Amino acid sequence: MTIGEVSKKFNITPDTLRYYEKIGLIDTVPKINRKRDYNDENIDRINFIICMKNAGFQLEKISEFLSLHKKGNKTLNSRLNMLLDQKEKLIKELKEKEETLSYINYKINLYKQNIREEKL
Amino acid sequence: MTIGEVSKKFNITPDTLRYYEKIGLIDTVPKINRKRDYNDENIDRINFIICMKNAGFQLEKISEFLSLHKKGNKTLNSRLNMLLDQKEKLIKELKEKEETLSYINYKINLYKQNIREEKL
DNA sequence: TCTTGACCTAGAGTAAAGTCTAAGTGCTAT
DNA sequence: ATAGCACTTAGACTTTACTCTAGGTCAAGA
Repeated sequence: MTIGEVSKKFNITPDTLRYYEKIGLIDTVPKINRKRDYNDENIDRINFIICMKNAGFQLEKISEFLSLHKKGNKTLNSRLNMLLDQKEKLIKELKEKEETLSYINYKINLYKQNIREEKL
Repeated sequence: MTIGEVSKKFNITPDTLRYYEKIGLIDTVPKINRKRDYNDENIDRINFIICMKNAGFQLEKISEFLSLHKKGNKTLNSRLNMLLDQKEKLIKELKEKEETLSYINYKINLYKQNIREEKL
């Protein structure tokens, strides 16, 4: 897959893909005619990165996670702990977002009321 | 209230408080002996800023909102629209976070299983 | 053949939101 | 009266995650 195709598939810019490679988040992508030709392993990796990012992981944490992964099964526990940590954070964020949603809803109702009264 | 007290109350650094004032997000805070002495209005504002930030508003959007507020009732509708926009975004984010939480949970289970099998 | 379009590199620049530094002021407790 | 602590300023620096620039390569279609 060319960088353009990957870029479309995941909806991220080619610049970002090259950047991920530069910082070592994606392994060096094989090239054909000096142009990147992403293989399945590369694609899986990108998919994983995007999921982790959505989960709120910073790129450096993802990097750390992948380094542990490379070290094999002896790092299973550390990796599990990273995931459990992040899960806690996610749950906390979810709660906060929910609270904020009620706050916004409350505000919206106040505004609607004010606007109604303005019109009287 | 001194900057130190406000800082503790909201769990943000004095630097951040001064920064918000510098960029005009908080009105100039009155001073006693050249030191900031936050009044109720200041405190309310800070509270509002933090809520909006949690809702995912960028500081510039909050600034925009506050400017509209200063222009009075004729901006009620614009402000309501900003809130409605942000509500949509929040709901979208909530959904995404929920999806990611299930992904993380799935990963966690895989890891737990692997670790169990390692031990056999 | 020439141009167009996608790709390449190294490295500089950007945006958002702080965070830190250096140098100074001024109450308070010993 | 002197040390220590909280505060002050202007302005430089930091972090994260890109994003852009300039200058170059290469295959394919008109």
